[in-house]
Amino acid sequence: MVTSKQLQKAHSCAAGFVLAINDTLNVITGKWKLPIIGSLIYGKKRFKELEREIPKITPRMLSKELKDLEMNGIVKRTVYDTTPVTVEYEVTEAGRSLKSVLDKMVEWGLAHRKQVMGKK
Amino acid sequence: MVTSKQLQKAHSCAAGFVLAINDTLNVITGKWKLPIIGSLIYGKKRFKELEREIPKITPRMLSKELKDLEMNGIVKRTVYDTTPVTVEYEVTEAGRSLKSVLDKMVEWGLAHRKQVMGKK
DNA sequence: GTAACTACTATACTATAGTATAGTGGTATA
DNA sequence: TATACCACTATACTATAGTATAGTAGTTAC
Repeated sequence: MVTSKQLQKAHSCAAGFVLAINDTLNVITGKWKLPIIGSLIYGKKRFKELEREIPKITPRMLSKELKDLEMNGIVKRTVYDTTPVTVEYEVTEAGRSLKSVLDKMVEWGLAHRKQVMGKK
Repeated sequence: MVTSKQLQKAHSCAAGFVLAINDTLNVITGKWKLPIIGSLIYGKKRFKELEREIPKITPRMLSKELKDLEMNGIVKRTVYDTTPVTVEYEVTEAGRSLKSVLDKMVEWGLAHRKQVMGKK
């Protein structure tokens, strides 16, 4: 038998899970987050290199998404005092730790793609 | 040394990963998807029960998100030929298989919440 | 007959996400 | 001096996601 206290506990627990999941989702949702992470996984890159490597991205979106990723500790931005300035982006340890999450998502996505109807 | 062929392979591979990850993301993104799944995990529910259980959701959004989830094979809708009709929603096996993905996301979210700045 | 319940749908709106296009300030090269 | 590269920013727009509010068709209870 399920008591109302148990249900309450289950619900507040589920709510906490939802918060934690949303923290994770906020980090990787955004049309260009995964392509950027994917591109930086192979090594440090400069702004223009990313712009050239990621087809169709605009500098505005690249800048915005990099800022989000930096704010969330996924990417580190380093400015070198050269002339002209060089700016390099690289994934952090926290960024690399996303791999286990992404791996699970790849796994599930591949296994269930047939059933999944993309939002056309 | 990294050849251009290897890079090409790595890139097309990464692109495939991005597609698979997006398939997974499409299933769980949407403001009310997780609360709905979370609510149904504890057992079948009727439309009105979900509406009462999920604070602030409107029938329009509940209906839309349930349709998305049904389309993606996460939730099953059953109509019982009673008078008046009874409609029940439940998570499918595919829905339950999301658990391993969600668990990883909870884990990462909890571990990195400090660094993550919610989009205020 | 009227009030209330179920399972929604319709219409109109606001807010957020993403795009298109142009421009800035500094530097280097021809 | 004129052109081009780097690392962006500004402005204005479109598209998608989500909200607010009301209403529908069928049924049951008073």
